[in-house]
Amino acid sequence: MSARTGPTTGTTAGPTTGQPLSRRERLRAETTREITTIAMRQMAAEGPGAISLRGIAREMGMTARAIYSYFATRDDLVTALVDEISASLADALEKARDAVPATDPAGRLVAWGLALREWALANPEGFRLIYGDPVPGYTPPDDGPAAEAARRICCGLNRLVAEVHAPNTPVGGLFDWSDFAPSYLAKIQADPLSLSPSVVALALRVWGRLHGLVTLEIYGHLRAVCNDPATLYRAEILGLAGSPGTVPTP
Amino acid sequence: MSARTGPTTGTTAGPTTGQPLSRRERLRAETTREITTIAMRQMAAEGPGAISLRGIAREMGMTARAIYSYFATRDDLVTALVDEISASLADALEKARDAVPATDPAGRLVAWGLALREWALANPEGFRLIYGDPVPGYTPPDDGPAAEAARRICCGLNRLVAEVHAPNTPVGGLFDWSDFAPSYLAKIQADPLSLSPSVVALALRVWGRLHGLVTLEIYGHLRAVCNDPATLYRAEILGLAGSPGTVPTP
DNA sequence: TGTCAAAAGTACACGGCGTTTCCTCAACGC
DNA sequence: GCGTTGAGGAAACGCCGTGTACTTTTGACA
Repeated sequence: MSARTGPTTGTTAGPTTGQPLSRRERLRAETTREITTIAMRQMAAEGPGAISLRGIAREMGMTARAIYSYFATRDDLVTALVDEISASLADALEKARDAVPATDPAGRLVAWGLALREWALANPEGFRLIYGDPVPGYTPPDDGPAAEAARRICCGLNRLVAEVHAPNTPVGGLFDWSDFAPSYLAKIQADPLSLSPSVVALALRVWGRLHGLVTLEIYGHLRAVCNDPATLYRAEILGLAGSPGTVPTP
Repeated sequence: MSARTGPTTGTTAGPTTGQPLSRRERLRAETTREITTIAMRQMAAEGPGAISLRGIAREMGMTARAIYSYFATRDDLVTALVDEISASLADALEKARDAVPATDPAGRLVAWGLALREWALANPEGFRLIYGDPVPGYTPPDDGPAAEAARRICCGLNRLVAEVHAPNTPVGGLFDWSDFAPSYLAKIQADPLSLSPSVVALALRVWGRLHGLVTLEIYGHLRAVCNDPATLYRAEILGLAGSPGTVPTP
């Protein structure tokens, strides 16, 4: 029912047939694009909480009502933004990783980590939208493109860490498969590369390290302290690519 | 001028003399306390963005106007909350640290780190208020009790890291005093313990590691993955207390 | 070219928020 | 006791937001 009466969720393209887009559908896609673009700009300017259908409509020179032809509710719009931004992050990370030949696993991990910070600095509000406080009153769906992107990011890091560190690497603390969430295990074990619990735990710790410095920087807590967060971050990430957790001596 | 005409900022106590509080001032202090308590509860229930004078007044069975006798604007109320929460965190960290004898520097660092996570889990919305997205439309003052608490936290960690690791410990990356913000240096160098740039950089990296895992957990990104974040966190923190960045083998 | 459905405009209901103005009233200090 | 002071209520102002009937325009297609 909703698929017929309600507006589409924006990026779901085209008619049921596989024909090329008609003029109408092209216009629709363009307008949808414009809406999300402006929403991104609003978010970048005043934070995720500032996303509002009325504000977008004002900036587009349209009536608020018009937006409802494209997104049934504000939450649908936010979901579309989260989906797009999440995919953008996952793409950026995979692209950076793949720019380093597979014969250099440590280099791939370093590239992945550096790309995380660079993406976050280039899209600070996107980073906040994904990892920070959600928009007030918004509850994300627990599946959909955003969840898929989160899976790509998580599993991607798992593989990188697994390739850098030998299986059964001691990582401090004893971990068992039962330490992880079942739904996560299902995704992990679909991965062709066999992972050990220790490596998965290490990957989470690596994620935490990178996420911590990036978060501190994005939220401005490093700015008051450190002139050059990049050097700090690089020191941390180079430590990760060596033996597990070890900081190489200069 | 404002000190006479405007309402007080809440916790500034008493008359100019040192006399015991009068009945009026006692009632005032109690009401102020009730306001901040309810604000905390509101924040805990629906996030920092949900703090509203009207909501507090509703819950207190008063009109919105009454609040203005205690806090001139909503931002003043938020500032009072941030100040209180920041001090609470700094207190908790120092208390945990001091519960371990000074002869065990590594143990003190571990206690500090564990206390950080425990405080955050006990006060998740307080953690968000300090380290996450600020309340929409709120800009914190760059001095005051909150800044002082931030200084206590940062410098406290510096000292702990310095005590655990020998001076001039290689930490990966070459750091110089010029890599840090001048205002931060002024505070650091007032510290009796002499610190090296490398140690300060290492302390920031340690902060990032702890902050990363805690943030991921508080914002729910670890929950979908890991059954037992405590074990993960403990593994990370025990690694910190050993040689710099090294993960001890089990 | 005419019919139909989608898109967009108009107007509005409903609620929230911070803040202010005016006024009442009880408590305090003398 | 009594003027003064501060706490607090009532109501309003102005702004913002989401979402909803109803109506007009406009593109698609026969």
